Amino acid sequence: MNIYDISKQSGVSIATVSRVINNSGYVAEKTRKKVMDVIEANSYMPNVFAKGMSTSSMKTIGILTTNIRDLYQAQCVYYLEQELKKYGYTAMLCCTGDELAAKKEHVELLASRKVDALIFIGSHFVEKNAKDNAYLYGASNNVPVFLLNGLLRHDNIYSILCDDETGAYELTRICLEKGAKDPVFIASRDTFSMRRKFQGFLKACRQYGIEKDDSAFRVFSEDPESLDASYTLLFDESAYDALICADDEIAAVAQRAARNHGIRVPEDLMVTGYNDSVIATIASPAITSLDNRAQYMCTQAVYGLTQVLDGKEFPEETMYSGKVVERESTKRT
Amino acid sequence: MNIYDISKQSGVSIATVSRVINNSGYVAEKTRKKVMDVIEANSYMPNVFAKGMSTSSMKTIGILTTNIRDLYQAQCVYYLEQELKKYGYTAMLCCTGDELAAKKEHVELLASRKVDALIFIGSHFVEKNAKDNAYLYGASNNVPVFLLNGLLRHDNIYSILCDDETGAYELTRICLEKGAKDPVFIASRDTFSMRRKFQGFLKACRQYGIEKDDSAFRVFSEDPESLDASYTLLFDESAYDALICADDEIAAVAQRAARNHGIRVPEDLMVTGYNDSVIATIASPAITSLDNRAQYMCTQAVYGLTQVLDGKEFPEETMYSGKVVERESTKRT
DNA sequence: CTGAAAGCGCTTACAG
DNA sequence: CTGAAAGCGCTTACAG
Repeated sequence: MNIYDISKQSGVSIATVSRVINNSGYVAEKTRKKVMDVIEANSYMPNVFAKGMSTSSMKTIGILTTNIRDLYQAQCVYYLEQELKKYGYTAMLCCTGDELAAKKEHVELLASRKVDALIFIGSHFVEKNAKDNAYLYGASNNVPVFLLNGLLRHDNIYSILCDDETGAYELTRICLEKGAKDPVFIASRDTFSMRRKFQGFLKACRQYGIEKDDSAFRVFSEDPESLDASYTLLFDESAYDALICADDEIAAVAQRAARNHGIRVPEDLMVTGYNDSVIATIASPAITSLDNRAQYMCTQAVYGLTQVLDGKEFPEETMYSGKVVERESTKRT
Repeated sequence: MNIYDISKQSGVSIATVSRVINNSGYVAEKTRKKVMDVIEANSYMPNVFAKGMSTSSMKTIGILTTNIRDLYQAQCVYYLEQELKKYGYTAMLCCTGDELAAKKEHVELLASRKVDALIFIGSHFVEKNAKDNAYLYGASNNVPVFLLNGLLRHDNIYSILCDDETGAYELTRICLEKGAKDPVFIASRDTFSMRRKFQGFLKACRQYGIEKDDSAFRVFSEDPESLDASYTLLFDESAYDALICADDEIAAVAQRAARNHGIRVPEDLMVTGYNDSVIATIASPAITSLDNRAQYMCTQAVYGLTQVLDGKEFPEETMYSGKVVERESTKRT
């Protein structure tokens, strides 16, 4: 069943059938109804490939994530897909991992699939070495690029991100206000976004007259074996009384490591996470975290995308504030 | 840049260019090289739409998940995407939610996008009411359907699943062997797959001479507010000494509820999860769980899919065994 | 308001 | 081993 069949059965030309399908141009109400009836009777669906061939679009958006198993990234994919379908778009998903080469390959793959736009989830795509971001600029030459939780200034690249510096600042401030004197910052990777959080951490420390430098930025791998050793070293090194963690998972693991070392949370040690995921809720004690409003971010991205694809304006940069969610891990009375 | 440009620049017909691109038919080595050089010099990529139009395929697979935010489902998506790209396929992702109507819509959406096959993640797609599975049968008329953790007998539907009955049986047996006398089974939904786990639970109980009936099957909603009340009721009702939970998340929450009621895990109450996710590892005490080998399942599914799309044989049903991972939540000495 | 016709960029029998 | 040509199923100026 194709447009010719519909044309024959309804006694009009294929041009007219096309017009009623796409609601384009003028079609007499009578004609439209006649055609619609035939279409419905046959539950006809236009062939996407043919349509794509003439319009150069299949209404498909490429979503790139370094790791969909990460709760935060999965959440973003969820919200993005949710929004995209409202506008008739379909999501093509790529999990790239952290290797630059793989990221490039996936961008090319999606380009070859002729997606209408690209959405990158997470700061993991913005490389520390500025030159390594060329692949993003390259991508933006073909299609609009949306960067979630990342910031890059370039034509056709749109960045939408939570103000993580302020977020981390507030989490740190809460601990300091409750009496912590010696906080430390823990991340699993050294990225642009982590550095921004660390800036917030430093700012709060400065404000409370606590001297901290780059040595307070710790990168602990996610490998479970080396992790134990890392924490042993950390706790031996100094009696830290607050762990500002770059995400909830790190916080949960850190909290457990502390307990294994006989350190009580929050009595001896306060712990904060980031992203406000289920892990923060489920952990015990439940972990104070920062809700960075992933849903808002994703909704904005998809809205922006429809605007840009419509040839309308959209700000190149959107930064919005997150929200602290206090829980037991920082409750000290 | 299209196939005509390549044809002109290399001085051969478009038919020959097409043959070298697709490695089809006979092409003289000399000709092939000449054409390849031109293709690479221009970094030419065939237009997918045109290709799709003539071959009726874009090498795209539809993946359906009810909820990508669920750790287990996210994990499956990860492994599936990983495998699919090895074979040159791209993943189109749909998050359907639990409503039957939405599931149907998404199946149609993917059909309209002309995907080559459909992969359904999780038993959430196999409805309890047999009639409601018609949409799956319908889908299988157009493309091969792969059902992960679900079982449905129908032409062009391939089921791949872990033996959850035995899995739940073994988890229950561990608790009983360690002295539990009064276990109860907790799920968040009443699905086909949950029922299979429950059968395993009952089997273990019978074997240990413990009488249990349908009243031992509890469905607790995921809504945090009603949840607290549910657990209060549960713990008031009887001094259960083992909670066999249908997944790790439920187990983690149950464990916390127990602690809030002054019940110690594992001393007073043993707890088991399912899926062996990070949550089981991170929880404290760490939770005994069942590794249902999601990666194996996904690898099999993608392999099966390539076989079927190649016109080869693949078993309609594959059931494999899971693996118990014992942790602190059942450690009683 | 409607239709004839060109064009989108491939693949694939078929002929040679 | 290679090429001419039909065909895939749409959209969209253009003419009327």
